[in-house]
Amino acid sequence: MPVITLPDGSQREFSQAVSVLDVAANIGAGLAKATLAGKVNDELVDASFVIENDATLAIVTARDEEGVDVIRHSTAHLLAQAVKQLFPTAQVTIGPVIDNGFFYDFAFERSFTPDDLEQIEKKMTALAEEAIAVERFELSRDDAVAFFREKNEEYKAQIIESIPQDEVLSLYKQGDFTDLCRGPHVPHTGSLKAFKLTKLAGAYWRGDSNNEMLQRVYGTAWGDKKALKKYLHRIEEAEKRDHRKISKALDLFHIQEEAPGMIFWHDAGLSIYRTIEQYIRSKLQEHNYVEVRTPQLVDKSLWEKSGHWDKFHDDMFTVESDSREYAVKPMNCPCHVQIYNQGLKSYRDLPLRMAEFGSCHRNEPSGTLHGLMRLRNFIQDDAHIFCTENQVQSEVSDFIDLLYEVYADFGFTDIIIKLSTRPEKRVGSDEVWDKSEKALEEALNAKNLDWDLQPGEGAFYGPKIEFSLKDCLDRVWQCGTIQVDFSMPDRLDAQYIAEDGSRQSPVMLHRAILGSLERFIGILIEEYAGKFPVWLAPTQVVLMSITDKNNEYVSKIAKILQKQGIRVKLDLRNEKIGFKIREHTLKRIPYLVVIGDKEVESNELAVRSLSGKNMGNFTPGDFITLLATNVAERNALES
RNA sequence: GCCCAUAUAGCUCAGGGGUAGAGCACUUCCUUGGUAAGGAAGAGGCCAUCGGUUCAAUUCCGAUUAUGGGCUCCA
Repeated sequence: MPVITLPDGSQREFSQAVSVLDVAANIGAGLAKATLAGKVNDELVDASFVIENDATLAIVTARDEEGVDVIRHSTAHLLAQAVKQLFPTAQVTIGPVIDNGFFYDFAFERSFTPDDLEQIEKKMTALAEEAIAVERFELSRDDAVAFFREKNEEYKAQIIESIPQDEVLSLYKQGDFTDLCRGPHVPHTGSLKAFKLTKLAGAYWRGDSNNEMLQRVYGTAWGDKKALKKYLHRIEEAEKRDHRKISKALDLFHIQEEAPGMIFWHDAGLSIYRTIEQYIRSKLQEHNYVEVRTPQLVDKSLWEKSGHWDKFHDDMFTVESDSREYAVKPMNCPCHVQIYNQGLKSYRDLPLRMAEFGSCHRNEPSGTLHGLMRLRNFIQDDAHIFCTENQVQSEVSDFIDLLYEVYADFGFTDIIIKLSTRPEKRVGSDEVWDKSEKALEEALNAKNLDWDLQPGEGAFYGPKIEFSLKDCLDRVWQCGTIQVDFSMPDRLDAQYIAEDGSRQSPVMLHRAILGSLERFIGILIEEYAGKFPVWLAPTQVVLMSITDKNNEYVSKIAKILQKQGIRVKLDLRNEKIGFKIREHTLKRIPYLVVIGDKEVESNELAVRSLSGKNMGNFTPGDFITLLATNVAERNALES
C-alpha cells in the first residue's frame, strides 16, 4: 500500500504498487500525457518505473530541466534508430546529452553528407510520429556483450566489456532499435517533437587521437517547437557577435594566407590593443612589478636546458643561422630567469615580479587555429614572480585579487576557475607537487571561489589555476593563469642567498591575467558585440558637420578634444546628416556630435549616444568632462 | 594533426561546361541637406593555387593552401 508524497506535500495512497505514469493518470489525464519520467525519492526514473513502497514522487515533464534532458537523451536514441534504418551497416557508439542538445557517434564506411543529415532528420520525424514505445529491460553484462556482438555492434560490445562483470545493465528498445543506456527515457517517441540536427563532425573513438575517427552528428532538442525556435534564434543572434565578423565591419584586423595564425592589426584594432596594454602596465606598476623585454630568438640549448625542447620541439619554430639553431620563443620564462640570474640575488630581493608583454610563437596544429582565440603568434601579459616557498601562498592570493580587479574593470563576472594537478609526464618530485598543489588549492578556498579540479591537466613543471571566459557561443577560452614552478629555477640555475647565508632556489610563479591579448580582445569584442566602452573605443567621438559652412568650427573643436587625449574623427563630407549618423552608428562610435549653424552660433555641441539617445547640447568643456568621467570610471556604454 | 564543409568584385552573396551577376562600398557629377541610406553616371574579377577530364573548365574530378564547424592538442 504505497503512500506517494507529491512535491506540494499532498499524499496519495494506492492499494498496490503503481507506476509513475499511474500516479500521473490518477492526478489527471493531461498530466499523464505530458509525463516523460519521474523522480522517485529524488532519483530520476522512467515513467514506467513501478513504486512498491512509500516514496516521494515528482512527475517530470518537458517543463522541467530534467525533462528536457530526458528528451535530449531520447532524441539521441531516435537519431541512432534513424541512422540504423537508413544505413544498416553503420555501427552505434555513444550518444550523450550536452548543453542544449545531444550528439551521437557512429562508425560507418563512408562519410555522412549534409544531404544524409537531412534524410536522417526526416526519418527521425517519421519515427517520432509513429509514437513507438520505448521499453526498458535488463541483461547481465556478458549477455549484453553477446547481444550486441550478434548485431555486429562491435563498438557497443567493447563499451560493455569495460563495465564490471557483475553489473546488471539496462537496455532500451524502441521498435527495431535497442541501445545500452542508463536512462531514463521518454515513454514513447511521440514525446519528441522539437529537434533539429545541427552539424556533422569527426570525433575520435574514446576521445583518443590514436584511435580511428568516428562521425559525430550533433543535434538540439527541446520540450516544444517554441523553445526550439527560441534557441535557434538565440544562436543566430550570438553568431552576429562573432569577433571575426565584427572585426571586419570595424576594420580591426585581418589574417591572410601567407601568415596563418598571425594577426595584421589595423589601426583601430591596435588602438584597443594599446589601450589594454597601457591599462595593464598601470596595474603592474601599482602592484610592484618590473617590466622587461627579452629576445625573440634564443639558442636551442636554452630550451633544452629548460625542458621545453624535449616536450615541445615539434611545436616550436626554429631558425638556422651561422650553423647555430635558434628557436623563436614560445614563452618568456627561460629568458626571465636569465635576467634574474644577472647579479647575485638576496632573499631581500624577493619576491621579484618580472613582467613582459612578450610576443610568443607556437606552431599550433593547423586544425586548432580560430580567429583571435587560437593563434600561432600572440602577446601575453606575462610575468614571473620569483619568491621563496613561504611567499607562494600570499603571492598567489594577491594575484587572484589583482586578476579579479582587472576582470571587473572589463565587465567580466562569469569567470570559470579550474585547478589542474600533476600530469603523467612531468618533472619534479612528488613531494614538491604535493606542496604546490596544496598552495593553489588553499589560495582558492581562502577566497571562497567556486572551482573545478582537473586531475592530470597541469603543466609539466607544476600545477596551475586557469581562469577562463566564454565567447558568444559559450565556448570556453582560458585567459588568466597562475602556475607554480619549483623546477625551472633549478634547471636554469636561479638562486638566492637566504637569511642563513645558504644558497637556495627560488620558486617561480608563471602568471598572466588576460593571457593572450589577442584572445582577450576577441572575447571582449564578443562580450560587447563591438560596442566598446568609451575608454576602449578606438574612436570615441565623431564630429559631423551639417553643411560645409560649419567645417571650420568642427575642426577647431576637434583640436580642442584631441588636446585632451580624446580619440576624435571628423566627418566633413558633403553628405546628409542622417547618412553620416547611420554610417558611424554602424561603426559603433560611442558619441556622435552634430554641428550645424546653431551650434556654431552658441559655441556648443549637439551630442548623440550610440544607442540613439539625443543627449542635448553641451559646451565643449562639459563634453570633455563627460568623456573624461566615462574613461576614468571605465563605464560601459549606456544602452 | 584528424573528420566534414567552404573559397566568385573591397564587403555580403547569387550563378553556372562556351562574352561573369546583384546589393553595399569606391570614383565622377548634381545636391548644402538637422539625428540610421538624396539622385545620376562610371570603374571594378586569372571565379584561391596546381594538375586532370574535355574541342572548350571559373563550373566536373584530384591534390595543395587557407578559412569555418567539430575531435585531439594547447608549455
